[in-house]
Amino acid sequence: MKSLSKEFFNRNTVKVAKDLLGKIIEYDNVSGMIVETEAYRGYPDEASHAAKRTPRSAIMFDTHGFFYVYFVYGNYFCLNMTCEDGRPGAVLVRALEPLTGIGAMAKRRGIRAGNKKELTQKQLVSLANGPGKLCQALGITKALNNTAVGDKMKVYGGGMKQFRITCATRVGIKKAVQLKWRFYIKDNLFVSGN
DNA sequence: TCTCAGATCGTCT
DNA sequence: GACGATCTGAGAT
Repeated sequence: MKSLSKEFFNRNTVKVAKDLLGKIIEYDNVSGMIVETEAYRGYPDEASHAAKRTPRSAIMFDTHGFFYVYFVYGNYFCLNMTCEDGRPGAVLVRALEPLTGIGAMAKRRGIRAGNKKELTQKQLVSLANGPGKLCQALGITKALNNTAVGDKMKVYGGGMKQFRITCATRVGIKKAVQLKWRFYIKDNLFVSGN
């Protein structure tokens, strides 16, 4: 399966975030479907790495169609894909639905099947239902940072399904949480078109 | 040198 | 559901 073209990412970041839902990520013999994304488009989203150019975040200002992987809280990595020329932007992949290589994912995540030797539905969901979790499950590290989409990791088209999309491009995560918007945008389809 | 973080997990209520 | 501990590295000063 051919990976998404670089031009797919050279569009409005919010649109890319929306279109990434339902796409398949394949890396290191495991794969999963993207079920939650978050768009970051720089100022005025003050909580975004794209709000300010630093050596780390420069990739969001200079490229589209590249992976931006950063380390957070001393424990976890977060996977982003850079977007649109002309302004800083990236889409954070927040959750995956595991498809293949589930055993490998469970091993990496330290999740063990019970007596029935099969993961429960709850365990299956918890494999990659968070930005840090999915990186752990797929074995994503900074080695993927600054590589082109399709180079080491493939992202290709799956059927579009209706999934939750969160986007804090207007107010930033911190303010969104302060204003309790996070709740709202998690339970409803919320897309800022700015 | 210091602060704090786009998360996760375990514990407590 | 709320809250604290985790503990490395990027960015600020």
